[in-house]
Amino acid sequence: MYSQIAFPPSHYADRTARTDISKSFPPSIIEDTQLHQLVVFAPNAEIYAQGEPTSSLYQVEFGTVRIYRLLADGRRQITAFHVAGEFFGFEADDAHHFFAEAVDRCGIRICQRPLDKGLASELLPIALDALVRAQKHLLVIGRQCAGERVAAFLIDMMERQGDMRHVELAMSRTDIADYLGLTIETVSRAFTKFRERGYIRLKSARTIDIVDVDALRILCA
Amino acid sequence: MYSQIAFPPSHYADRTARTDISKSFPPSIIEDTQLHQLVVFAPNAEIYAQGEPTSSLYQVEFGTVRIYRLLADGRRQITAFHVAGEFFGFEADDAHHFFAEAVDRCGIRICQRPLDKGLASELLPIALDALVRAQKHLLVIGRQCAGERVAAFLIDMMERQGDMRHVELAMSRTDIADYLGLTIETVSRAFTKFRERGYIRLKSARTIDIVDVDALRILCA
DNA sequence: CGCATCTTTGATAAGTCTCAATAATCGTGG
DNA sequence: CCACGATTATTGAGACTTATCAAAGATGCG
Repeated sequence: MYSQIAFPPSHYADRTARTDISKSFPPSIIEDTQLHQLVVFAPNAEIYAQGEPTSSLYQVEFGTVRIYRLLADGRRQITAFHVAGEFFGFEADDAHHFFAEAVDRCGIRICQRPLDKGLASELLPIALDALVRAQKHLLVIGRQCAGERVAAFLIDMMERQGDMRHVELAMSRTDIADYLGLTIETVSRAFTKFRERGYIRLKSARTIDIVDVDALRILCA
Repeated sequence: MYSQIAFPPSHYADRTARTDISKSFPPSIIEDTQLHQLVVFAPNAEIYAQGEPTSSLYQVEFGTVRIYRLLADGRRQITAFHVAGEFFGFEADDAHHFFAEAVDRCGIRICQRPLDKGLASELLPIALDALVRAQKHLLVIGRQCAGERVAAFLIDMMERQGDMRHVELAMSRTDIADYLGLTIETVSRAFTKFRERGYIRLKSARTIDIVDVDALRILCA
């Protein structure tokens, strides 16, 4: 009798292992005052690791950051990408619950302000916004099929870049797959399908012209 | 040529439609002061709807609450369950982004405190905790298979009920499925598998004895 | 006790993953 | 500037997991 219920796959480590940062340069500190540092990270450099003590609030100056968690066997879920202007890295207790890495070369403002009531009231709307984003992403991952997920991702990136006719993706197909709970092959096939249907044009794998925004919007409901 | 990429299914409305609350009783107000109301909701009663103006902070006194979002075709994703003591319903802007419903009969303390700096510093850790929970759930839904998801759900419910040998589930298989991004059939088969393997005993569909916690823990990594 | 609802089980279909190979791109050094 | 190797992306075929459809069984409420 075949029960139809699968149990954990043997391993995934080859496909979604944590980025090897051995080749990346150490971050360089550009500015340094009592409360602020502007630090530049090379592509794939680690900003902080899960379990590290929380010390700071981070703000993206330029570039893109990925926040993720891992399973013991190497399966990875990227929970968020952050772009210029956005905050991340604040936690309720004294240890980071996630990893943060630079996707491309990026500048991060690291802020050491003590968590007083003033900061709390500034942080609360940011935290609530992050919560809404995460919960909306749960709907995408939990209830939408591959094509819908990729469409939702493209729409989101377009809106964050403020241009509904063109998108520049900082991240690889692997990052997109780990953000959407898919494999790189499935993500790639969705892009191909969009191209075949005339929704997008791929100037290169990461440089995309949007031909039919409405089609993408309808797709992700 | 078959592209391997699926597009949205025709409809799901029959399976995961929003709960029909036409039969439920109006909520009854038990206590009422300037800042506090204790309101009792019947099973499946709506606490607030997506789009409604936010007015309050909610705390569960007893019972279980589900928070969810819908797609246009009725697909539903439950983003969180809340049990006694937990807060929910605070939002960054002036409209609710989600629906909240009573799973079983439950008492909700509705609080009208103005959002000042004092409240913000109380709320921030709660919001951050909710954010961490949502992001951890993203990993479960995005990267774990059916058996792992159900195991993770059981472990979570056990820990929240403070008893590692027994769980009482307030919610139906439909709710569990919509929380885990599965179908009720798949959830049911996972329970059956756990029973066959001797991990759990089902006294009824919602009354569960845990025989082998470690097996469940290992399963969800 | 009976009916509606919820849950389980089975058979089949559909969607995504896996494995494999090819193609394109990027960075580096000649 | 081109050649080369390494990385990244695309495409194809087949396997596997979960969804769908259908029906039977259990549970709970009036």
